[in-house]
Amino acid sequence: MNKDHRNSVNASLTDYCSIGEASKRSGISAKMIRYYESTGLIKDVKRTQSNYRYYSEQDVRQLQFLKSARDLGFSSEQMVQLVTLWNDSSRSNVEVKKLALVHVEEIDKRMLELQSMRNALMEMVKQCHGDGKPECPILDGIAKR
Amino acid sequence: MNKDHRNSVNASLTDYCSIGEASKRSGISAKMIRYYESTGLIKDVKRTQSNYRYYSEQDVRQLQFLKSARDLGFSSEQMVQLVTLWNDSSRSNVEVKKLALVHVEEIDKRMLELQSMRNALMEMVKQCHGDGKPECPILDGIAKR
DNA sequence: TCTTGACCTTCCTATCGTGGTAAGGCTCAT
DNA sequence: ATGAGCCTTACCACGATAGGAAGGTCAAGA
Repeated sequence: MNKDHRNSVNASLTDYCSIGEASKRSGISAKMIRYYESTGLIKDVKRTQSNYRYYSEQDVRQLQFLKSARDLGFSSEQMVQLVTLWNDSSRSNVEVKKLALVHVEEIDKRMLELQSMRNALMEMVKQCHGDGKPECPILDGIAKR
Repeated sequence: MNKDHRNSVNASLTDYCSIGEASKRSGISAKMIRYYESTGLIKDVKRTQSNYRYYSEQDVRQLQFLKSARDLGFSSEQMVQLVTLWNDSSRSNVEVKKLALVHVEEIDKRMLELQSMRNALMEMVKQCHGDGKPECPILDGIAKR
């Protein structure tokens, strides 16, 4: 496996890899890795002589961390804070917990919004016969606000 | 009330109003009304001699309908279909119901995503003592994917 | 009649996260 | 040496919304 050794920046530096390989290993597209770099979410990474970015094992772990945080719905701003805490060995888990709970509250808020949309929609759907006639409690329901 | 009679386009045409008044009555910002027009979601509206847009009662009702659809989470594309059905007196309520149910499914999908994020987060939060130490099952949980 | 202020117009910019594409450079295997 | 497949930067796009600048219009009040 890993036949495509072009992805290793240098055969003697097997713990460094190109952006393509870092992308595969982290699940973040190369595009997004560059974007994260441009916005400061991740630091500018080292470059080869030919200006190629290359990533250490730790860099890749950080990308994996970010992927996972993104999958959990954290915003870029929150990811900055999370990764800062992650890299700070003298952090307090109180901070982390607070961050997580703030995010849970955001999720709850979004779920409530969705739930109320769903309830309103289903209420109207229930009243709609769906018998092919033009009469439609759904359209009426939307129209009457 | 409605002291600002400048919002009526013409004193003798009280059933027509400017974009500002249409905005107030529909709850859609003037900005968005122009945007909807530019994207074709609503038709180009009539203009006064001085190039001001003016809206009939029916136009305003359509804006209210769109506001309501937007609040229910429909996308612009879905709103096009909804408003087309609304304006079609020979529509079939089957179409409308289908549209509504597709949207409900989208909502369900988003809720499931949020729910799974929430579950994962709360699982980690539960394990975090939050005692001020650096040890943190939340960060560990994110890191280990 | 003139001024004033609140409206209106168009056009441009930004957001957020992501994808695409083009033009060009680098590296490696054949 | 050639070509495949990476890499680079620099653009444009999306969807829905907001902000601002520069300039035109309108009605009220002095």
